[in-house]
Amino acid sequence: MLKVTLRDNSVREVPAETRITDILNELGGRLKKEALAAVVNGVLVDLNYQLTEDADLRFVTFADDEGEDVYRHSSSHILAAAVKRLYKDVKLGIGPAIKDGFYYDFDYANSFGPDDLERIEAEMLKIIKEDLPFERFELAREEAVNYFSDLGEDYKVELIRELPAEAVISCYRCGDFVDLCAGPHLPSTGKVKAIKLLNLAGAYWRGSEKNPMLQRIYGTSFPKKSLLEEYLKRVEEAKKRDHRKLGRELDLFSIQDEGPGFPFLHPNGMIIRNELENYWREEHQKAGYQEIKTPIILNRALWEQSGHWDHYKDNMYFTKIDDLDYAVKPMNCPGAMLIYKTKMRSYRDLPIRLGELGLVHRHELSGTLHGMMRVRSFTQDDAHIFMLPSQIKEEVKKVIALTEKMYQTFGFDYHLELSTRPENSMGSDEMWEEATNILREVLEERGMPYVVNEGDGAFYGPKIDFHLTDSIGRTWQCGTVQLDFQMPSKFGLTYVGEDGQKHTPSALHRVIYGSLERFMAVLIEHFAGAFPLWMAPRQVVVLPISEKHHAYALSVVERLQQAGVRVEADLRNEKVGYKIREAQLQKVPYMLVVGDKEMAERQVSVRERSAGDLGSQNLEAFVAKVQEEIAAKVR
RNA sequence: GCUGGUGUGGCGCAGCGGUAGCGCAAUUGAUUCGUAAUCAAUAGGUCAGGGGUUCAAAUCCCCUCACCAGCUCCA
Repeated sequence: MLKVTLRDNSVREVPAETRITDILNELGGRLKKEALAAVVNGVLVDLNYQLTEDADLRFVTFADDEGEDVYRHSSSHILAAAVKRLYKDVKLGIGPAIKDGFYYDFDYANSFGPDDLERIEAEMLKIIKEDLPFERFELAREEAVNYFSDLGEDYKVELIRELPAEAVISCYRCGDFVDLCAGPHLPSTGKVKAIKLLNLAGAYWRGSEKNPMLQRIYGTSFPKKSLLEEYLKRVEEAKKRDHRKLGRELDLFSIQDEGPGFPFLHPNGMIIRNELENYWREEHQKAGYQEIKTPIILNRALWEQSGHWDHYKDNMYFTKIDDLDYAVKPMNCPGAMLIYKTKMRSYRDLPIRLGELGLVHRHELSGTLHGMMRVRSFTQDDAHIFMLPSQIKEEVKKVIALTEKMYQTFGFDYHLELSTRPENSMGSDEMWEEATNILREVLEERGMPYVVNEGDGAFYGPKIDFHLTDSIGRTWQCGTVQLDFQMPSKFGLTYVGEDGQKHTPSALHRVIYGSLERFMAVLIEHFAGAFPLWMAPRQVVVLPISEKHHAYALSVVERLQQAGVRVEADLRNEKVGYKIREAQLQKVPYMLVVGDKEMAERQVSVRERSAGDLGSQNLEAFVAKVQEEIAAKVR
């Protein structure tokens, strides 16, 4: 007999080779209905799994991350089975569960269109109705290779060949469909209650553009129809926050055919941008930074010296001046290096923190452009910190602290990534190792969780990145701290040490917003266009009830303008309801309704965009309140 | 850059072989009104650009450009 310990610590005795489903049947209840898979001694397995030793047993439902994964993974097999039934000569790529759904990659000579998706979805519903069991079986390596080569599944064969020698090669059968798969899976296709194919896209085999492009079909599935509907609704809602849509509606910016990837900032957008810059200058001054500005175009020799010519050429724009080669800067670092070099520096001067709101241009591939999130010209809130090697750690910490402080002002959620040495990079392994270790130590000392992004560092050094999330959950790199042991020596930067000798300083490149354009985009989506008072393009709008209140309305505007508030009166010949609706759609934080009553007592009737009507108050009291809220940057 | 899709007045959409409509916005007039849309009239489009098929093209075909989703790449 085997001892099985359940989650509630109760222990059951069962004969060896008992299937988990049998235990589940005995337990009955809701769990019997909802269990999708199980965790046996820490390993995720099918419900069909047979116990061979004493076990800690935990059931997994859709509410668990593992359960959701199994559910979506099985859904992707249903997708592949349907495609195999409907189309001849399709080769299978991979089909994993992903956040909010699943996909499967196919190699097929003809291309799938939207009509195909409908056909495939219909076939999937059939397969679900057939309630086919998922059956696991294992093959020896050679058998597996033969099996899948006979089927013509070249990609699967490639995968099998690369599995480690000791790996168990498992397959799952679902009706006539067999797939190489580690599992586990749902007991049968009937468990899937709601499924929908979402879209179609190309994807390179194994993520490399050197490989053939497969056709990827995305979908999602849920154990209840209502959950699927909720999900689709959520996606719809999220689309309303899209910065490209809000950018147009709130008249913040535009991108036009005349300059793909080169955004135009409209007056409203410029207000937000300026507020961001003001706040940035304020904080950087407090943190001991000095501000510089370096040219946008610099000559070829400089870019050769910096290594950009060798390592970054494909992303750069070039021009000729008097027959000499020049490049438009893709980064601000060389400029900062040149300013450092303009005079002798003493160890007593270090650290020197040179900040620059620098406009850079990069030739990004056309397919990657995305509103203001991904553009070809953007302003980095850059800074280069030159310091003694002994100051590195402290400076990295300070940068991280400043980043966290500023992000907190906006209330962002973010995650951190540590990026290590890429291919095609400069410097020795020891240098990279040392630099990477310093960054890692800072993260660990601060107890900040992070993921390692292997091989994703800059060509001159490793980096810590701050990633922010957009309205539909995609993440975008914004802040970054990059350690650089290369540029200072390439540019011959020195400082005079205590010993009277020249030494090479260490350098840190860092941005906090990342790019003002991207940061603004994230900001728009984060607040769904309802910016905190301090950033709002129009902070207050005054709404007179009829023409006889216009003069008073204008006097209210004047008073607020004096107080430094961005305010306008809506004098159009419309009802208050109409003006309110308009101001509400424009997400103006405060609306002041003024009529006979307010005019008589120098009051304003305050309406806040989310709280609604707040009643009347003295104009002076309102002015004071608004000033306070702006100064405190209340979210 | 690659794969698939889309491109019709400022915005959101309909029309999908017989030469363009709707709603909102805009303009003008009337209305002078108390917390998310007052009524009426008017104006606005070489249907992304170029080429082709046809008696006839917004509609079918080809090329280019831009955008959207994803892949690759990045702040």
